[in-house]
Amino acid sequence: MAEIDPYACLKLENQICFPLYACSKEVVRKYKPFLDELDLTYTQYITMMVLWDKKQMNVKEIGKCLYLDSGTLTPLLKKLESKGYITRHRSKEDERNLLIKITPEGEALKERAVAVPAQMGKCFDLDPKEAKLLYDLMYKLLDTFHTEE
Amino acid sequence: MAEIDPYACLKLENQICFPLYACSKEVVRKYKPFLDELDLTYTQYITMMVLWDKKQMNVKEIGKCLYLDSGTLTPLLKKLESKGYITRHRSKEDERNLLIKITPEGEALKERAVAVPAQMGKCFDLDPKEAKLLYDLMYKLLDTFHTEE
DNA sequence: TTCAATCGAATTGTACACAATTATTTTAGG
DNA sequence: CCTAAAATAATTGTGTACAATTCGATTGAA
Repeated sequence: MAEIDPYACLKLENQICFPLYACSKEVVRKYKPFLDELDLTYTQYITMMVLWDKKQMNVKEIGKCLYLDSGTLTPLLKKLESKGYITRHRSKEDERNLLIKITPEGEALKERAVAVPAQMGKCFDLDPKEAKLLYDLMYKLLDTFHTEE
Repeated sequence: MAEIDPYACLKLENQICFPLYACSKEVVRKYKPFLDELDLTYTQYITMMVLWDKKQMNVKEIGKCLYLDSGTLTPLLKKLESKGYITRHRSKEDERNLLIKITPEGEALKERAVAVPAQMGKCFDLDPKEAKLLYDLMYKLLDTFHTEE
């Protein structure tokens, strides 16, 4: 009969979070060659994604969509501004709000960006059922974390 | 009949990678209060995990386990050394290898660390079947990424 | 009305994460 | 034996992440 290891839970192969953490990093690495063509990092890419959808938002709203805070977004948005893809202006109605607006150049980038999801899809060896499963599991966890406090 | 949006693939809610990225970050954030008690960051914690298992490794081997390179590990290992949990010495047989050894203090930390997985488990609203599913999906993806090139 | 509480963004400080480069050591081919 | 190639860490530079703090603007209760 096998001895029970009281520290088995501390082995990397028994962890559920570690493969999640590692997988996330590897996925972002996979994006790199495709995003390099657009001169975007992964975080800049998903930021553009919310702006392609909404056209105008403040920093707080973007942060809520992406689970990021102003400490991450402020320098990132300045970068996107310097590339000419967005503008940053204070709201007239409430000076606390910094309005982020997409520019025509930012809109144009969308044309080239549509290629990325297709290219990434080829790197994923998941059938539609598995992909849906993964998607639902991730959002279930995100919801749990969000509603807990 | 609904119009087909050629840019639908660029919407955040149609992305499979984004919830993975967001979930990974949120999980690491969940660890923080528990790891703060051990004065460890998440990356330091998983590094200790491989050393609790193997006692002695070089930087390359640790990096292979954790999917990290020396640019990340070198400063992190110096930090763990300064905390007294590991030692860093060049191998006598091959001076290129930096041998990382766990100290008695590092071993002792294991006693307090066993509490962490149990505490984290309570934050996860997944039944065993879902957890297994997630685990297998993550390793399937990691394997794909690894064997592709 | 007024001022304390709140809010949104920016800043600061610490810690990854990784590509690219460098330095040192070892190995192997001629 | 000697030198070119390979291997291993460390370093450098850029870009996140996030907690904590600060700052200015706004709001709401006395």
